[in-house]
Amino acid sequence: MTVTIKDIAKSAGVSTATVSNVLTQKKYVSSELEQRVYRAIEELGYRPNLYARSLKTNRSYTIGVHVPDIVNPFFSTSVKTIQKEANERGYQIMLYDSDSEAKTEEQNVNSMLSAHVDGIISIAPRMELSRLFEMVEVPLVIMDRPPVETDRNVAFIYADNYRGAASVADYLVEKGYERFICLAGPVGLVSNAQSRVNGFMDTLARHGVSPAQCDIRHGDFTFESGYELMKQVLEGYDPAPKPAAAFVGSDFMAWGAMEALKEKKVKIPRDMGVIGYDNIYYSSFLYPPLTTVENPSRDMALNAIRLLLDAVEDLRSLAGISVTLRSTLIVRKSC
Amino acid sequence: MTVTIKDIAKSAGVSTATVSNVLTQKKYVSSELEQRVYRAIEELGYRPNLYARSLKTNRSYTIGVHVPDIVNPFFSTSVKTIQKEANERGYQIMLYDSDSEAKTEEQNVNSMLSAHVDGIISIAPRMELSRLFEMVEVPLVIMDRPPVETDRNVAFIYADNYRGAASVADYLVEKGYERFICLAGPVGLVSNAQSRVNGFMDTLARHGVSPAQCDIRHGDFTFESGYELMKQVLEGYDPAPKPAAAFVGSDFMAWGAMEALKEKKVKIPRDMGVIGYDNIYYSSFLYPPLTTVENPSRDMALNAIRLLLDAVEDLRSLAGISVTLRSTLIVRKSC
DNA sequence: CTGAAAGCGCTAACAT
DNA sequence: ATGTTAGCGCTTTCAG
Repeated sequence: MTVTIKDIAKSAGVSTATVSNVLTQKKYVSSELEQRVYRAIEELGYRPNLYARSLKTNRSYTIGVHVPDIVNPFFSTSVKTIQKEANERGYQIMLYDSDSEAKTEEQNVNSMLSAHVDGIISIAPRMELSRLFEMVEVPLVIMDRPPVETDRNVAFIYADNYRGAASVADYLVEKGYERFICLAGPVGLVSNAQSRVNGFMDTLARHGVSPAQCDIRHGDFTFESGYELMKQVLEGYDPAPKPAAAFVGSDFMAWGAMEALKEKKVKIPRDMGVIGYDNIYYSSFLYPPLTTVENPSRDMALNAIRLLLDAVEDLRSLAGISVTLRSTLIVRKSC
Repeated sequence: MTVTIKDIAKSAGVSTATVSNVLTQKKYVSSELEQRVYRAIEELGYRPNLYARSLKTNRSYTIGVHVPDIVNPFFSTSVKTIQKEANERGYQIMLYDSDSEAKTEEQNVNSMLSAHVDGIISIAPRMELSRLFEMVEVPLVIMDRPPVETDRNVAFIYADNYRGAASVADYLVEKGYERFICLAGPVGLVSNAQSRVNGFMDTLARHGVSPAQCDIRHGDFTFESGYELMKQVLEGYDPAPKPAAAFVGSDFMAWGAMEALKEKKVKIPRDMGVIGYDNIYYSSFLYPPLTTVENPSRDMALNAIRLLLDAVEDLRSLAGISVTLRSTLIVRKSC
């Protein structure tokens, strides 16, 4: 049947403690015995039972990762980064996809806790943070959501959406645009969407642009909503005398908006400029290649997992940590 | 500290066995005691320790899922489907991304085994199957790779790439095309790519098309390779007197090819028809919307996880099971 | 129907 | 430096 540490001990002619010691490398073992143990492990095809170890040490070497939607490249890229780094440091990841449902998210947190994960990374959580803090006692990193005050063992990794959007406004004004369209994301739910709108509008205002010069509409970050919103905008649109610039809440939405534009033969950027947000993998493939703002998923994810593992390994506390990364404009052809 | 079954027992005034019995629902317990146990659980905020349970029962209620690249929407869609169904049946998933490296894949399998997963789904494995079978003793489902003979507890879920590609050839001939281009995937590595080429070429031949009428080139399934290959093709291309049709190995490649076409002002489908393969989420958003072949990731994934969990729960053996799903043509605007 | 107790495989005092 | 052993939290015979 399954081969245990006892079998190894017997086969190598040592005690189980010695076997354990060579396995965990925490105590010195003579290389003589070490050799014998390794040979026995090899011969019998021994593989340590992580459950037994976890039961004893109260450490599982697995971390729970939550995403709203793994199909979204922003999230899958993050997960990939996390998974890779975790593996390198000897951890495994348990993946949970909430389908953007706060209720599912809460269930998932419960599952993670039952599984005794050593730590949790929650990406773009929808659920109430206070509730989340209440539930989770292990180290927790929240990614892609604005930091809030708390004395819990929680860190925030965030990209500065406000400034990212502000840089778009700066760029547009500098380029001489005088008419603006803002296709926003779901501002109630996801405050990133709100930050983007705010950064954009505030900065426009600072440049002396009146709110009347900006047509602002709300969608939900999807391709379809970008498409629909732009179709509405186009009903009364005339590129003369000067074209408008559209700042769109996400690259997916921008993509949809571009399709609506193409359908109506409105040339990009000649008749209307388009700028997205996120810089997902596909943005450079669009036609024309999309000018957008980088949402640094890889950087955020790397920060998140490193901080978390450091916390898990008691190298640091997460309390009060809040990393804000810059979100920078990437100029391509669409504006 | 952490609250255990003992605490519950004490608080409810019963034995630990009784608590366990109400938890596992395997033995009858009077509803009187049941109530008391549940109340105690509620009060003390008890959460069963899955490691202790696993150690005892040799069941972990987690399954390992391997993908070559979680960022690829074909794989992330599969993972999402698997995760959802698994959760509903009380299982969690451990995600492993090999970055398309056979070596990493093997390491991952080892990790899964150490973690004592109850079963494994390997999507599009690159590693040698015989080696994989040798390593894995738990139920195993291999998805998106052609079945091989084996008496192991292994099932295959596969989409009929050959017939999918054949239906493309049928469609093209029927539409009156007489010149063909085939931008293939990496045929050595991934035999799906080979099946697609074979299905296409064989069927063309059956329709009396000579190999000389088809310009066949090899890439690697990426956007970039589609772009490059099409650029090469275009060097000597003249749509007159009749346009050619390009069958491209994957939607990503087709996307790249379309960009090359647009750059050279070759109108799709007027000057050249384009057909992809996979029907990833984005294909309908391309311009023009891409005619392609559905690679049924959701169906495959659902089949995979259901079969696997049935096997894990000893409801069936996987040996000899091989499900082949149809891969059907989806006609949009590009051809 | 319920409780006592053994033991899953491992680690970490503690003893030698 | 190595061995002995208790016990992590749970399930599951086996008695009662």
